[in-house]
Amino acid sequence: MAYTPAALKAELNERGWRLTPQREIILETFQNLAKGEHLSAEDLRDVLKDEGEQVSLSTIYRNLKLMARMGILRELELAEGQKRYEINQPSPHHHHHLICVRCSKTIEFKNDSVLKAGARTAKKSGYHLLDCQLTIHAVCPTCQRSLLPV
Amino acid sequence: MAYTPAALKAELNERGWRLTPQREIILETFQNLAKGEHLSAEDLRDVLKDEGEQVSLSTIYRNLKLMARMGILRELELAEGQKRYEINQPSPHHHHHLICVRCSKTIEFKNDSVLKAGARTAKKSGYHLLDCQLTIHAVCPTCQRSLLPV
DNA sequence: AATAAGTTGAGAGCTATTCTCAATAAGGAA
DNA sequence: TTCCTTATTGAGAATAGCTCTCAACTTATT
Repeated sequence: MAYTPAALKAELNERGWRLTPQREIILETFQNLAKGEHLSAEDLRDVLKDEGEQVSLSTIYRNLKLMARMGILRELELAEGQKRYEINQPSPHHHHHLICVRCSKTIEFKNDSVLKAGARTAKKSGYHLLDCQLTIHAVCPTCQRSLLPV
Repeated sequence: MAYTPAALKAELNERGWRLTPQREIILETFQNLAKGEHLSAEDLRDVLKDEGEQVSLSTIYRNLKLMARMGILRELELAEGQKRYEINQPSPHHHHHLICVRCSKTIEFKNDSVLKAGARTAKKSGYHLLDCQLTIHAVCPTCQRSLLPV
């Protein structure tokens, strides 16, 4: 089922890049994440530290970006101010996000026809698809009732 | 057709806020933007300066955020490192973005069924819809051919 | 016209992210 | 295996987009 370290190595080497312990650990960490969880760079650093794996923030930032550009991770902006990452999974697990712009409460939802429409659009323009994100910005029921401004 | 200054004033006052010349100018500027154009905070500052309207960056940042949260503007992340804004238009003009993660070349496309699916999803969860963005991250044909890494 | 409260501008401050570079290690070649 | 080239890492400095602070000013209301 899962994308293996060997597959990661093959894909890296194909482009002249290398498999390092750090990259392997990062991939594994995201694969073991509970459904619906996503990590910021600092989150990942802390998770790794808890597991006794020290990886520098520089390396984490570099590899999150790299793996997103390879299509292995998805780069999400669920709340203001920091990017979060999660494994980029194919169709039955692929999902989108509904986000409250005030409190950042996020709901995941699936919609295969949107994914298909995205893939079709990319193909039509000759683009190689990496990730397809339907992001809905809205105000959640609680914040609609709140008296706080904005 | 367009959202008028009076409508902006009404909507602001309703929430206890005020219509200022700066807010009116910002709205007008986005309404006069060519189709497919979007501005970063600094872009907007420069455009306004060229028109002889000096508005501080603080004010610009504040109002871009405010108007996005009101649903008047859409906040886009088309390239790394900075947010861009455009008018949030309804159905016949509403569109999505296909972005090359390497060179940031962006193609706009329309898909009403995606917009409808987004609206339906928000409603189902009781969220008040502000904006619905299908963002496709991909590699454009030119960058696929390029020998540059990543 | 007076008043209360929201807004602006200038610059300081913040912080997520990127950059720099010496030390290290991966992968291919011999 | 060993060597060699070159990608990668780690630590900290640097960058930059954005937010915060606060006095001065405006807006909307009475």
